[in-house]
Amino acid sequence: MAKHNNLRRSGCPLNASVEMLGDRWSLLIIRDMMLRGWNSYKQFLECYEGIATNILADRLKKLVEYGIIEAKPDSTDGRKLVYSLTKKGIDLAPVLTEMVLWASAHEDTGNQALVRRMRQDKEQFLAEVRERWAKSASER
Amino acid sequence: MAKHNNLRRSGCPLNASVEMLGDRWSLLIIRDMMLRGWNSYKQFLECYEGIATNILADRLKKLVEYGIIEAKPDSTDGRKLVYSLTKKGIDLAPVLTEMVLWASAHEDTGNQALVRRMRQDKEQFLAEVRERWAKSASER
DNA sequence: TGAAGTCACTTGCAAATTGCAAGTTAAAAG
DNA sequence: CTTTTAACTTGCAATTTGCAAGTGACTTCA
Repeated sequence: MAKHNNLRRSGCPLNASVEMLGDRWSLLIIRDMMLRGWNSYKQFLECYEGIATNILADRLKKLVEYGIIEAKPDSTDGRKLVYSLTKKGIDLAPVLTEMVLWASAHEDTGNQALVRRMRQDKEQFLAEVRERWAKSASER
Repeated sequence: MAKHNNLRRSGCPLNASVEMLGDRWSLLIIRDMMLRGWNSYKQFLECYEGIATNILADRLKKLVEYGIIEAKPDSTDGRKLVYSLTKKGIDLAPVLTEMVLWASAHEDTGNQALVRRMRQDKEQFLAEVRERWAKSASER
């Protein structure tokens, strides 16, 4: 249980989420880790929306501070850092899922294959995401 | 189905959500409407987190543009505007719920009464929110 | 082994956004 | 009428963002 409460605008849990995730990039980084399996700075820089390198560095730092992701040096390449979602990070799967379902229901968006899977069986989809994460976590 | 696609960074539905809601205030305004039944500029200004008046005006304008809320003149007081959630707006209930549950599971937050209700029976909670909205919509 | 990448960042700076305080305008209340 | 109130708008300083151009510690390849 992180206690950044003293710095927070209020104790409301929604406000806590908004203060950690309420910007234009954090959730997209988490998406790329959760759904595409990306795990390096270089990969994140290639995200379709085009994040700037200084913003990426800042968001990664903050996500680590919040305990949502963690960074470990690559065992075979000394230059590389391998980023991964923590339990707290993978627990964002339902949030991302609801955001995707909401937007796809009300806006004209792409990636209908993903949306169809989520809509058809939300719990099944979440189980798969968690399973994949547990598997990759055991490899670390 | 709104089509702001031409202006969007990508067609990803998560990105669409982030572009509409990814800031430090929009979801808090929606929370105050959805859970506290607030509906006027003056009430929103009183939100515990302390939104600035110009930011509030800007966010309300954008939320109207996105079709998430709408504004109607008050029938008995010509100064007043009554804001309300549209269908698209009330459909954010699952998103807010998951964000509240995530933060309360991983951070030290308040409003445990709300959290307990959400945790105990999520679908029941959502049904109540929708019911209340449908009722207030029929009064308009 | 030494030159040429690569990876994960920093730095500098202009532009946009935010936050605070102080108006403004139209309508309602006293 | 005069004063309040509701919903904004304006001005301005401070913070944040976005782009371009480094930097320094590895790794790769001739």
